[in-house]
Amino acid sequence: MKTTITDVARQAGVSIKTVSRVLNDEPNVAEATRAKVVKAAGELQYAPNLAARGLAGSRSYMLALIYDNPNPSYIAGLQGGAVAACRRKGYRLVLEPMTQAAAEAPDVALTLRRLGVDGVIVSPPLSASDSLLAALADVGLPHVAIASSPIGSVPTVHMDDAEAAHRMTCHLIDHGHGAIGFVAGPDSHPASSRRREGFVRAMTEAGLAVPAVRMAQGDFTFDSGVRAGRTLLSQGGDRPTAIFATNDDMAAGVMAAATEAGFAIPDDLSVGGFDDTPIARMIRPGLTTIAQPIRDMGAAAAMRLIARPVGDGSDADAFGFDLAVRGSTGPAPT
Amino acid sequence: MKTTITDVARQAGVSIKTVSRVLNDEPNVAEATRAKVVKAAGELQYAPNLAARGLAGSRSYMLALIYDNPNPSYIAGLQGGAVAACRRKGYRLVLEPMTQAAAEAPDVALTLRRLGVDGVIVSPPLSASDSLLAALADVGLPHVAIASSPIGSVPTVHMDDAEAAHRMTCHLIDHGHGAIGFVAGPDSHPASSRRREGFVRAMTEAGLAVPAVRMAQGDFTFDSGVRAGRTLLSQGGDRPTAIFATNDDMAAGVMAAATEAGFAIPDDLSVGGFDDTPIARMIRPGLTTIAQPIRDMGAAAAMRLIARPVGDGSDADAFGFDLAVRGSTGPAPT
DNA sequence: TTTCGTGTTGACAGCGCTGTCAAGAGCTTT
DNA sequence: AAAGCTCTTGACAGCGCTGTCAACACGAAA
Repeated sequence: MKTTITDVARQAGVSIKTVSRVLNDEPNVAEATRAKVVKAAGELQYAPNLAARGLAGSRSYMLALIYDNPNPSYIAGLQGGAVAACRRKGYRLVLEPMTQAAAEAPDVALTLRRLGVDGVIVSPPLSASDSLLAALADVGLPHVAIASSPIGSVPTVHMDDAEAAHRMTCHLIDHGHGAIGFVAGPDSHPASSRRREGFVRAMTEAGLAVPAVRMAQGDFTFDSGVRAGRTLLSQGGDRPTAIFATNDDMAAGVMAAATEAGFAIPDDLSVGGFDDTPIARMIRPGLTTIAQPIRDMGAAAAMRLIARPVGDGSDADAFGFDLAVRGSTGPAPT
Repeated sequence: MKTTITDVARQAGVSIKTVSRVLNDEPNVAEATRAKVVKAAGELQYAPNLAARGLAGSRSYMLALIYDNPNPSYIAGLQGGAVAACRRKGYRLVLEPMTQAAAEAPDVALTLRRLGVDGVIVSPPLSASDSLLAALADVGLPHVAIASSPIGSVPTVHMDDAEAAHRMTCHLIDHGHGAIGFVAGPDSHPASSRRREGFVRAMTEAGLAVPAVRMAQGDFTFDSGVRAGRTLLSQGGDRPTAIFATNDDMAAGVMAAATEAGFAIPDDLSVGGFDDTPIARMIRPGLTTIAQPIRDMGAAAAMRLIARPVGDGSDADAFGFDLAVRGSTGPAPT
């Protein structure tokens, strides 16, 4: 038999409403009364029924995380941060993986409403889907997007991908590299273009050329990195001395391709990645990459939803990043 | 304004109870009536309030996944399968990461009850915690464990780690290896000993020795694999010609250590892993490893909880595995 | 003294659904 | 024709909690 609020009220000798007040940290409860209730609740091992609470209070104490990210360590980080934040506030996190197609289908709104959550966290690349965001706004579901730049009118938690790419590129340039290859991610991913922007800006600022022949297209997979690496390195004397692949999997692919072609890293070729996923530490040499505070971003997103700020519908939390320098980058060969 | 069951009932011209019956696929509803209700619900974009449903029906339509696994791709697989199964049945999956310490704390039971879920999926290594399982049974929370062998009295979804390790070892032996090194996982992980058992059995069956000097201890991290690899390979002429590391991260570490020491893989040394995580395809050569049907196991676990089987409290779902042969294993050097 | 404000408490009405039970309709069986 | 089925439907009472509102005690202000 589950203990209910009524049991606690009886045990403490007060009304159920008073118990409710104590449990919800409402003001105007005498200290002595509060203590009695806390004691009774403890003795009875009372756990409030969340369904009842949700029904009565019209809040479900649930947040959903919508994602479609093939990168497990990225979503794991997001989840970890979000769950931690939720837990601190008595919320729960429910998972809602979703393909791009599903996110743009006309019935997403219904599907999401059916979840019955208080808010949803939309992670990239889905956070770039205007139709998803519109659907969310349509059904009045509070939401926050995690993205690579602030999104108009939608609360956003973001990290500046362009700035990070700029930093990585400067790191390479500072080491004397001039012929730098670039492996882009898929266009469907908004972060891809942001990273390209940062790269191009840094190159331009340094007065370096960005010939099309040094720009390769990848799709964030290891295999696409291998292909891009082979292409980029098969240019004879004019080959790049450094390659910036815009995620770690592709960078690992580039490194594999380079090794296969007989180039030593970092002596003959420097390689930069992006994301600082576990693989960056598991390949030799270690991969120089951009570390994002993913956990913190997940936590921040959850907090935004839980706190329900008043009046500000479009502000954004900006997060920084770190350049994790490992062995894959070094001075340009002379 | 959210539409309620009352709105649908009015629109369809029936009672709310009839709407409820249709929504829950209860028997004894005239086909014509059912159609009317379905039509009305569709027109109104009706989504049942889960809190109310939970309160009235004493089911929350939520399952929790308890985990403490540092391996993102493992839990991602589990989650993916579980979520998919949940979704098919109108359930939601809530995340409950938990440290080993938290899982053994005296108040887990309360914490879990507080979640208000209908059942919980316990993944390894937490599924080895008797106190957690006992606490779950204590508060009457239905649960299923995902483990490396059936657990007495607890419904279990498992894959035979010993058998898988046996298979990997045989693969190595079949390639002519006799001096095979072994890198164990942490003892806290039940899969560790199962994998060791399988290894030892295969060696014994083949009449091969298992000297202590070829058994190394790791902790499932890349770094521990590097250390184990160095130790195992620093034995001069008596070094192993193959090393079976019991997870992919450690195997990658062993490969890094081997390369660093000047051994070519697989010509000088064969390396086997376990889990078939993404990294197995991202290192060169590709890692021969054991592929577990993690997604399917996650789905099976969820289904067990949703179906609420009658009368059988201790049966188990057994899953098979695959030996994914890649380039890291080859004939023993002559 | 009376009036007023402030802090504290409880009674009570739902929140939106499902479970129980009974009633009515349309059969078949005696 | 009466009795007994089965199928279909609806009335109604909660599930356990929170929100609203009223009641009361007490001290401060008039």
